[in-house]
Formats: sequence, structure tokens, C-alpha cells
Amino acid sequence: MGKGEETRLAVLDEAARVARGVGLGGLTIGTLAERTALSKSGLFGHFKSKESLQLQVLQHARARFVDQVVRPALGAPRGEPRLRVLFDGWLRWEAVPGGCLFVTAAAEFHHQPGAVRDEVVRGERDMTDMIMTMFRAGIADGAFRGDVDPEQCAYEFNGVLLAFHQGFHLLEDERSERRARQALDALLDRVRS
Amino acid sequence: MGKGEETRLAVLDEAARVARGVGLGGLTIGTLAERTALSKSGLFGHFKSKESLQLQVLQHARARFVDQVVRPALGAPRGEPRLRVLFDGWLRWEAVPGGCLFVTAAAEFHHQPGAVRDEVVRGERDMTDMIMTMFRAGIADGAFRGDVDPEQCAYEFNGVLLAFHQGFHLLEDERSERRARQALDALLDRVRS
DNA sequence: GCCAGATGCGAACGTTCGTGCTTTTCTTAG
DNA sequence: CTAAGAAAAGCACGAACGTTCGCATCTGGC
Repeated sequence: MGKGEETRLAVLDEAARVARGVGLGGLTIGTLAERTALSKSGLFGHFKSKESLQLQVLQHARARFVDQVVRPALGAPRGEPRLRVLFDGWLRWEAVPGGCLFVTAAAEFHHQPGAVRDEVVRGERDMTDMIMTMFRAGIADGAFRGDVDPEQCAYEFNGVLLAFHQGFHLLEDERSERRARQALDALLDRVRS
Repeated sequence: MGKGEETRLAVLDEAARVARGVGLGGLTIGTLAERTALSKSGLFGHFKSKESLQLQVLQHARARFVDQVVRPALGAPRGEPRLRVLFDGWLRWEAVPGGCLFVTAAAEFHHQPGAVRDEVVRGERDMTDMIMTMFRAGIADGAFRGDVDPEQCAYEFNGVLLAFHQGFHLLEDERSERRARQALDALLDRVRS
């Protein structure tokens, strides 16, 4: 890995950290340059535009998410165990200081057309599909009832995560994690055969 | 109502409309002035600072929310009917073009301390309390099981609303409303005695 | 150890931001 | 109808924004 790639990744790490707090739009080349001990133009050279920076931050964070949340889940047995490992990892991911970048970006860009929004949508769709697939596997294995709708399950799974995010970061309610786990339990109770 | 108050309210209406799309931070005095056919300084005179404008937009939207969502619900019988009317109105509120201002503002300010964040938190707390109270009433009336946790119910109720918002606005999934209703049904089934 | 190319810096650009003044125009009570 | 006060405009400010460009410095393959 050359020098350039090294600093590029360092910038993306810091950018993700900052953006978690202030959003991808609130991300600023000037302040990001200060935080990484680079000049504005030096930093800018690595990304040809601010939009490209935002896009790369999103992709960078997604790779991290796969590493920290998805991969561990795929190591667990299909069905309920895998869903629980996924949920666990996801809670940890969202509880990080500043919150989850995807949640912030989703709210920020839901009505701002462009490449950034497209990327956010793609990510959100992929996540929903992944959850749905895990529920579907549980159904195929007979662990979950045959008449449950995996897409509905993914929808509610996602809702719990969003409620957790709001409870934890906005309301600073330390009971948010327990509530989220309880909600997941209720959901799984409902679909177990 | 004098002339000043009249334009102030017109500005707040338009500001809420704009902020739904781009957030309270993305709200700009210049563009808002154009949209309301005022000069920047003329508009600025009504609010002594941008933060004050943001605060007033939030309070203005909250009053509208009470009118359009809360009051109709309070006209329905306690317990499940009232919760369903509330949910209905809330879905309509969130489905408005640009999305729900509170959801956007919550994501935007969850980690930006200040008066705006405080106001958002206060609003979110009040809403949660209201939902919780409605569940509690159902329990007291014997319509809901005695062993359900009203706070947990409010938590999950809120989660469904957030999932709806994301599905409807970000993913542009027209099935989001049906999914949300189904999720509420499941929740109510679980708590009904 | 050199040299081409990669990497980073400094300064400046045109805009837009929020915010103050001063002045003009409109509203409204008496 | 008029005079006082409210409302809006005009203009300007310093700062920060994303972006560009030319020049220095460093890195890495030979």
C-alpha cells in the first residue's frame, strides 16, 4: 500500500467519525483537513470533489460494517442464532459514539437526489435483503413458521434497530438496549414454529 | 393578528416545508427569503438568529402535529381505538412530501448539543410519553393484559413509525404503509387481553 | 543515488453563509 | 389624516465554503 492510499484511508476513517456526529453534509473539507493534519488542498487532491468524498466515506463505512457485523453473523448457524448474532453486532455498531452513519445519512439524504442518496438507498436495500434472507432460511429449515412473511420480519427488525438508535443517542436512555432485545425476542417468539 | 405576525407564520410554514427536505441545518436564510419573497434582512428581522428560527420552526411544526394528529386521537375512545386513530394520523403526517421534520431533525441533532437538540429531545419525549399513556389506559381498562410494559409498547410503536418513514421516503416502497399497519396489528395482538 | 511521478502545500478564486447597520416604506391607532 | 412605530429593504461585513493552480517536497523503482 503506497503512501497515498494510506493517508486516503486515514482521512476516510476520520471522515466517518466526524460524519457520524454532523452528517455527510455537515462534513467539511476544511475541518477534516485540520483533524488529519493536512492542508485543505492536500486533502482535496485525494478526492476530486466533495461528493466523491461522501461516496467514499459511505463505501468505507460499509466495508467496516461487513467486517464487524455481517461476517461474524455468517459464522453462526442459520436461522435464529444467526439473526441474534447479527442483532448483537448491529447494536454494538449503532452504539458507537456519534451513532450509525447510515441512519444519519438516510435521514439527511432521503429527499436530496444524487449519487449519495443512491448509494444510501443501495446500502439500505442490501441490509434489508440480508435480514430477509436470514428469516427465509429459518423458514426453509422449519425453525420458523411457514406462514410468516420474511419481508415483514425484516421490516420490523429494522424498526427495532431504528428505535434503539433514537433511544440510545437522542434520548440517551440506557434502557434502550434492553428494550431493543425485548422487542427482538417478541418478534422471534412470534415466528418460531 | 398584525402584519408582522402574519408574515412570521408564513415564513415558518415555508421553513418547515423546506426543512423537511434538507434538514434544519440545511435551512438557509437566503433561500428561505427568496421562497417567501422577502429580503434576507427583512426575514432576519423577525428572528434574531438562525437558532431562534430553527427553534420556532420546531415549535410551529409541533403545534401543527398536535392539531392534525394528537387532537383527533383524543376524540376516539381510550385504548386500542385511540391508538389506532393516533397511528393513522401519524402515518399521514409522516407521509407528507419531504418526510417528517422531527425524524429528520432527530437524526441531524442527536449529537449536536444546544437549544435545538434540547427542543427535539423534549418533543420526542413528549410523544413517547403520550403513546405510553395510551397503552397504560388500555391496561387500566382491562382491554390490554396486565403484564405488558407500556414503555416497551411505546418503544416498539415508535420503531414501527421509524421503519415506515424509512421505507416510504428513502426506499420509496409503496408497501411500507401496509407493512407498518401489519406491524401495529401484531403489537396490539400481543398486548390484547 | 538519481529521476520521474506521486504527494502535499500556500494562496487565491468566486460564492454563500449569518448577521449588523441605516434608510425607506407600510400599518395602524387616535 | 396624520404621526408614531412596525416592517421590510438595501448594503456591507467577515468568515467559511468547495475548488483550482502552480510550486515544493517526498517516495520508490531502477
